[in-house]
Amino acid sequence: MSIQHALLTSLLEKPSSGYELANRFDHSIGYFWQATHQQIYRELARMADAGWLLAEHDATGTSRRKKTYHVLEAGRRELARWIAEPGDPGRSDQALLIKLRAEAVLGPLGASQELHRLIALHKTRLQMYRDIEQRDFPAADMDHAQKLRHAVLRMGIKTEENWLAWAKETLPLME
Amino acid sequence: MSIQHALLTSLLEKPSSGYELANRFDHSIGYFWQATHQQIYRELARMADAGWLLAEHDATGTSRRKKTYHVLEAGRRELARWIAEPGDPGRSDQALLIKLRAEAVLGPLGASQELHRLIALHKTRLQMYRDIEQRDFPAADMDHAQKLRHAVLRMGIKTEENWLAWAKETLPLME
DNA sequence: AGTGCCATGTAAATCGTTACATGATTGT
DNA sequence: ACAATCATGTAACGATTTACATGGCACT
Repeated sequence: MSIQHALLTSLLEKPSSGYELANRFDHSIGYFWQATHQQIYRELARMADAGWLLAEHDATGTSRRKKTYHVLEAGRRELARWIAEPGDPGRSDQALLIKLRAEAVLGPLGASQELHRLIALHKTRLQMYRDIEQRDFPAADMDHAQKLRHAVLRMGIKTEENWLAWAKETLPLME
Repeated sequence: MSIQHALLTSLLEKPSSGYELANRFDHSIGYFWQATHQQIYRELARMADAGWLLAEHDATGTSRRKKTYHVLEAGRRELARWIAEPGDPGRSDQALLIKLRAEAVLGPLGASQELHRLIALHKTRLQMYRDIEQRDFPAADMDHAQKLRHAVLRMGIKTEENWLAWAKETLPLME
């Protein structure tokens, strides 16, 4: 849904062609988001239609295949709007990472509120997992099957703890 | 792709209707996988067609709406086959969790190999992130924008470290 | 009689994946 | 001349999401 915003951020960092973005997505942002080149070309075309991007045709000699996309003011506004927007739970963790990168280029625009919101959400979820752990997984007397199910829950707990530890580290960076 | 195997596992734990599964997916497995009821109904119908499931029509009085699905031998075989299968990178972390739950019901069928494979994969990825950190993010002299980009990378690093810590905890459970 | 939850489904629109296709540029 | 890589796109298919639709059952 917000592959567009990831692309906008990437283009703000450096104006590029679709091909370059497809390769760039193997680095940095691409560690969290993967996108095929068709997805990228489609979204670039749409954003150009919407007036968020300008396609600069590199007319080198006879051919003018390569297009370098630049973010226009409307694109900047859209990205700024999105940063402040709550974002749906489930994908908002990944979205926050893009929001941080976007703020690195655009300056502070409300991502810290998103961070606070997500901290509350993850604290609630962690507490819920811990309650389940206490209820369903006594320290002793677990058979093998139960230990396996416990391991699955442990992953959930550790993931939440880890996320919160990262948030604590990251919070001071955002005013 | 393997919403089917998540459903098979859930149905082995307890034969259920589509509606019950849709709600159950808000608990346990549903902490990691979310699926809409249409997805669930579609896959249940397919798996029943394929002979993996039997739909028991609860004919209470005049109406026979509710169907309780039971896993058939072919379904058990398919799940066993899938547990041993490598699984595509990207979704294989989540898949492993389902494989653990599946083995809790079916007994050991090769998930430990998957765990070893993923440990190697995560170690490689962690090393790559750490290399990037050393190359691009010196301990001192970072401006605000760079600190934000560093925070994004830190999330990647911490996620890998956390995953590996979990794997170390979990390894002894699997022969 | 009405509200809310149980229970299943169809249909349309959008998104994502895979395959196919084309041609330019760069280096050997 | 040839291969590799740069660069963009169309088409088909399948999956997912969202909206719509239906009706039973339980409780008050």
